[in-house]
Amino acid sequence: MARVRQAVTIKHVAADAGVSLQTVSRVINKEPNVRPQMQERVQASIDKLGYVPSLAAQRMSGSRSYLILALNDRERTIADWRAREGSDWVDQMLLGGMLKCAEFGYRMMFELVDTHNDHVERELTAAITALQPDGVILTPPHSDNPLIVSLLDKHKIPFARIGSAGWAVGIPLTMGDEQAGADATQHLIDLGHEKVAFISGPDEYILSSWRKTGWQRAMADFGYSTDNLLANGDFSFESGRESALQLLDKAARPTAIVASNDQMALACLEVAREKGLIVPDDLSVVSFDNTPIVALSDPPLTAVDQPIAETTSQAVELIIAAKNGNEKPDGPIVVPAGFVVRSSTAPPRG
Amino acid sequence: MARVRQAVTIKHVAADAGVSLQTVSRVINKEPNVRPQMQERVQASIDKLGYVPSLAAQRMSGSRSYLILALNDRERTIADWRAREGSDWVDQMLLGGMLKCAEFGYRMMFELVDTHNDHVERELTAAITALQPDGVILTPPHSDNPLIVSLLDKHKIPFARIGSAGWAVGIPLTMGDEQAGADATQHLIDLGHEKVAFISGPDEYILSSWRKTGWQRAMADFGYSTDNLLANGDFSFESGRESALQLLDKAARPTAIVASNDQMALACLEVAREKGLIVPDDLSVVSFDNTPIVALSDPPLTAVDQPIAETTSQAVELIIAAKNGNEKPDGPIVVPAGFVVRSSTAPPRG
DNA sequence: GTGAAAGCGCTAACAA
DNA sequence: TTGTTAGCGCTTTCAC
Repeated sequence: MARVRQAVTIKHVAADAGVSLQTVSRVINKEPNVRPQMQERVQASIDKLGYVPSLAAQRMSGSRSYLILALNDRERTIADWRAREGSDWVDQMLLGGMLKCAEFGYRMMFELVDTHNDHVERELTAAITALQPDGVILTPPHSDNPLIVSLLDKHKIPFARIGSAGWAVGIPLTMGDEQAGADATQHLIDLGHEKVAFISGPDEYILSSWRKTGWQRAMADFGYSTDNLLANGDFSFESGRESALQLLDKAARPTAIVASNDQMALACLEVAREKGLIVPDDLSVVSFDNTPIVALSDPPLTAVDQPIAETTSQAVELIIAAKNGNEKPDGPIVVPAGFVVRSSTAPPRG
Repeated sequence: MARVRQAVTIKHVAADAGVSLQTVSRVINKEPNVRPQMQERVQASIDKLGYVPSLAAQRMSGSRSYLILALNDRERTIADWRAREGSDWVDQMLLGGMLKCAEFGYRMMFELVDTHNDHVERELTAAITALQPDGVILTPPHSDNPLIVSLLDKHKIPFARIGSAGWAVGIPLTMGDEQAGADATQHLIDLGHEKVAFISGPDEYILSSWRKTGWQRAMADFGYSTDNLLANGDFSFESGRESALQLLDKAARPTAIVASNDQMALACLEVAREKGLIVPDDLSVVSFDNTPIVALSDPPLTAVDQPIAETTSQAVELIIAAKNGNEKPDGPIVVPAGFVVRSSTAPPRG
């Protein structure tokens, strides 16, 4: 396969415009110290010849790569894709990330990295060395993985940490998980519920504890006890089932449940059905995430809506700003979650 | 932001192993004409130093970029992402494409390109010039866009055409749409249906006509007429509603409908409900696509399952083979669709 | 089978 | 403000 070398290079443009390579380079990179007249002449040649700089060459010569790397957990992401359970986390990241990247002439690359594996370091170093990205976006649970975080810091690559509040290095962004947990609980309390149970996510995700704290805070604000109202899940449907069974088998069962993600909320629905409990009359259920499927469950779930696209978009913007030498924000960026009321919540019966 | 130049380069490895750059390069690229003993020595140094070649440098020096570009329709993809209707087409492409790429040391980049716009050419050229991908994967409707196809051909970049049978240039792959259309129809006929209606997709997608042909063939095989049983949709929910209304308002209404995608099938369910028709007793519905949401509809939809991941995976493999100088296959590759029976199909009442 | 030299397309640093 | 020079890290010649 004969490699077709770049058709139009900076040389062609320089020749066409009758200037040096450097001047063309300056125009491409919108550098100052170019007379408007020159800049116009060069731009005209660029347009005429349809010149586009080669990313590889730009990278090689020590400039930027115009690449931002989004890193997700390999195991969970592949499992989600295979299961086809309708999680659109990756899609929303791409939506927010790619569009924002495009605004700045950047591209977004998506990669999967193991969390648990002992060769995270090698794997990540390889990706960074091969790609030389200008920035990296970390998602949970990577965002708080000390190995990954310190590696990125060492490489001096600007990086965003979605779902983290770690302030020492990188740029943390959260979706206001604690407040969202409190809001969900408050919504149920407003409806008249006093026994609001909570199914947590795995400890590996820091946001699991934030969501739980939000629930506890809201309950405490109203003087309601949380005794026997907490079950520990791990985001899987099965753990949601177990948690629901555990909560609903009690003599004084809760009248409402907040589940830390969609699959566990759907599991609650299933268990309720098995037990002959009508949702929302006998049991209200609130879910975290608001992936597409929860609007189609029976009944459709009231849910906390995670602004993934918007958060990713801001992450890109902050990374590029950091790359341009701007200060990073004063504290963690919070992109507040939304709340969508559907039919799975109602006042408690009686 | 100080750029940290590559830590370990080919030079370091060469020095460490006491050989020339050339020999290291040969080892990296698994070229012949290296004594096993040399190769081992060099490999040891590579491992010791944790050397990873820079993609940019490899590309620069005329070798490959190890990048495969997957191109989707911008408008539709963004609309799907925004709508959050649970289509996981992109995810399945990434699943199949990224994993297969990784096997060969390649990476997959995902890009959006306008179909209708008159600057497709400029946009695509820019992407190709900037990225210099070793191959491109086209999806419908790009796969049959003459501008895109000829541009890629001109650039001598190996490219796969998913959902196309165009044999002149590129590597076409289909998911056996005609057969799938026939299978879906046959399933209904086997249940006892004679009046099986069909809602087509837009003409812009060639596979729309294939699916329709499959339906017509199956009906013809049994001597059933298709008169007044065809409605033209455009893959949107709204067009599905209109088509369903048109079909079900007839005096002698069909007892079953095959819809060319999920949204239109869901629309059929909604219209049936409005008309007081019980699915599947009064009306059977089969959907194309089998995205996650159709398992959660009421009732869950019987559906043709598109093997998107597998098709993308094969596309990657064929592109890399082509890049390596292998012949392309004798004819279009067919990755046959599956069929999932759920609760939306049953024998006709009475 | 191995090495030396040239150059890919671009930008940093310096000179004019 | 503009141009010149020297690489970036790698692979391609082409010698040896």
